[in-house]
Amino acid sequence: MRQPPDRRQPAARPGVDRRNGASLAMVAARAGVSVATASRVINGVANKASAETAERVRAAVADLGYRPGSVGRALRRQESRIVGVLAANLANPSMAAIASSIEWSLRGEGLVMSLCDTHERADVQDEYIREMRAQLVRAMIFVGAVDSPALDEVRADGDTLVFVNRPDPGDPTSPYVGIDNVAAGAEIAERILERGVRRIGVLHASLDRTAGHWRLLGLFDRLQAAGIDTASLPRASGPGLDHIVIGYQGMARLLELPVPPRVVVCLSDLLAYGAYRRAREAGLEVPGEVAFFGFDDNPINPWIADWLNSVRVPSDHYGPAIVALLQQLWRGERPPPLYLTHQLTMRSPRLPG
Amino acid sequence: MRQPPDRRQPAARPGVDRRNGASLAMVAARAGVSVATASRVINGVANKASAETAERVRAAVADLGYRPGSVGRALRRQESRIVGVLAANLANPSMAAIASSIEWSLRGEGLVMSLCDTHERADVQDEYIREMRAQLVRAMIFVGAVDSPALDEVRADGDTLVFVNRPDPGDPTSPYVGIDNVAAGAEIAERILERGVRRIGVLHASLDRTAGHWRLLGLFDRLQAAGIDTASLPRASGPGLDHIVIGYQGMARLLELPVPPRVVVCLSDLLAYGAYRRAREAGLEVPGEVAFFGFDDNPINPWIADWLNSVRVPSDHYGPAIVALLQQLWRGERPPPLYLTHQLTMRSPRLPG
DNA sequence: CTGCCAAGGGAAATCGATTACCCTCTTGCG
DNA sequence: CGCAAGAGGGTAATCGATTTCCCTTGGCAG
Repeated sequence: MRQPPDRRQPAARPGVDRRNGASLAMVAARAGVSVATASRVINGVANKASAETAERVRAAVADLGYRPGSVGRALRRQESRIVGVLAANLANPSMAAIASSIEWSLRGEGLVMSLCDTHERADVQDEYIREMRAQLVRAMIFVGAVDSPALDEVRADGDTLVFVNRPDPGDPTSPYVGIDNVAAGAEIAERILERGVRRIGVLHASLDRTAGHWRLLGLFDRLQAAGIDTASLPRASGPGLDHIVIGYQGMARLLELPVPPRVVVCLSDLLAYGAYRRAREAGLEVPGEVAFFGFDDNPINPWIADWLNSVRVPSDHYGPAIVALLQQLWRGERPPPLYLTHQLTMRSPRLPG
Repeated sequence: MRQPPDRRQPAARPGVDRRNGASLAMVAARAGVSVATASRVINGVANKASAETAERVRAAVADLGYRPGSVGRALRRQESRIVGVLAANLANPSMAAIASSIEWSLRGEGLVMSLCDTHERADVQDEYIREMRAQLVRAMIFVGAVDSPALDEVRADGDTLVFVNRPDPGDPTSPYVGIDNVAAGAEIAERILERGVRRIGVLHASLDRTAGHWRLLGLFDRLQAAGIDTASLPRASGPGLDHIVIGYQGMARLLELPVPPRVVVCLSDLLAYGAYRRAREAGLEVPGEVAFFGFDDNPINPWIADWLNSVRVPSDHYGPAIVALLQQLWRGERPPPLYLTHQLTMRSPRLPG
């Protein structure tokens, strides 16, 4: 970590001249005990040191400002204190917020987060999975996983995996934390139906195994139950990861229809932002002439996007929920999917149409 | 990493029964060479293996799907492939975007990001600094550092440190990457002055050694040069980290003044969002009756906040710039501050007042 | 023919912490 | 009194990869 790497001259005596603070050997030497005893005191192994010895070791630790090196420990235990978090798209503020929540909760457990952005690409995800494995991570958390060979490997090997917001594409029974996307979609349908609106449109990005897929399922199921032919509802989408642009372009297509929708359900807030812009450019009043529904409920919505009805994803609850799930997994349990409570905030309760 | 930790029964033969894929010993055995030779082939040490031997080793690597374990390597080299990124506040989308850019660039170098959120707290930052050190990180990148004892230690020890967007609070000559906040502040002043506006207000969060401090400096310097008494300009601030709320409350106070400002300079976009909301609640037209300036230029601004003039911080350029700086530092150079180009986007060119 | 150097490659030390195994005392109990 | 159990603590193996010494062989110049 220092600038002149200079590894030519290893330290003669144990730990002396170490760059990285004190080593266990130094602590042991200072306390006049063996490294074994020092290690046991530090790790609180009972019946292995007299009160007086333990005190000497603790004093040495304090004097030297010793902190156990994570690397040596990880090598011996074949397990580090790192938890890998693989997010599909950090540019999405919703995923960033979840990552932040995870980080904070892991810290409370003495764990460290290593954060990766897979950009929704299987090859990148695989590269990261292998690297996390090489780091002997204690668990891997996928905030939006994609199907990939290495994912199959680690699943088969019994590694501790948690899938957030998007179920394991390869095994629906894998541990899951997130909102109930199907129920949330149905809830939007409910709000629309009870207001009698029928000119409904949908905007989405890729639906391939994403949360959007389930959101749409819930929405359509409920609409269909009310006698609406969902197959004929106008929909628009687009390629890429930039939801805002997809929303803008998709809305443009919806507006070209002979009978444009009056209520547009966007499967993410970002899509709604882009769509909003397009609607305004078309001279439409929002939410007077066209209203929007979104998902995630970005915290800025109440401040500068009060036209957007959105399903609040409780980012802050993800970290604690995931940590709780991890602990169950480490105890050997096989916990059921953990659904966090979402809430649909109606900022424009009166819908046009 | 697996569920039954079960370390009681160590593998009898080297690497057999390993949970984590192949080890170097297995590769060496399969290729019929020593681990030393295998290691040298894998690391491309010249003149240490015949072409034929090298080929056998590479074949064994491919057969076994071997990947070097990062932990063993880190222990031996006293340096891991991890780079610690300590961000002051991940809830700020601007910092999250920078972290994302850093992550992507580090990946290009075969490095891994470990991301921490210090919440602007010295004690949390210290805890993370020590943990990163225990991980033998190759460098630490501070996206908004606060003054703290452990920071002084690592600086004194010559660890590789990079300060992003906020200079090292303890040593202004430490490596820096970010926009020129002073110049950006001055640029806003320039735009305001050339339109003849004099009823100027300022909203900011804590200024203590933050980027805001320098932004304000540049703004005031330029205003003062134009004969404006900056000391008497209305300003508002508030405690905490939630810039939106601070902006909302601060704007409330500005609007209570006998002569409320017509142009409000917010030292971050989030402050402007909160202030916008308050202005609208007061029945003011934005930007007709009161206009706003912000910093960071959140990517959503052009879509749903077209009333906001903002200084674009080129998040995407941070990663490459930081990696370039790191490489200079690792070569032993002492690079000067690296200023990224910012750009003030005027979305409401006509200012009220 | 001798000495030297380079190429090729192996044995073993090393990084730091954990832990199995062993040894030595006490102490308590039959 | 004898002996088992447990407290207290040291020695050394171990995790996986890197790297320092070595050793051997050939080739080539002197």
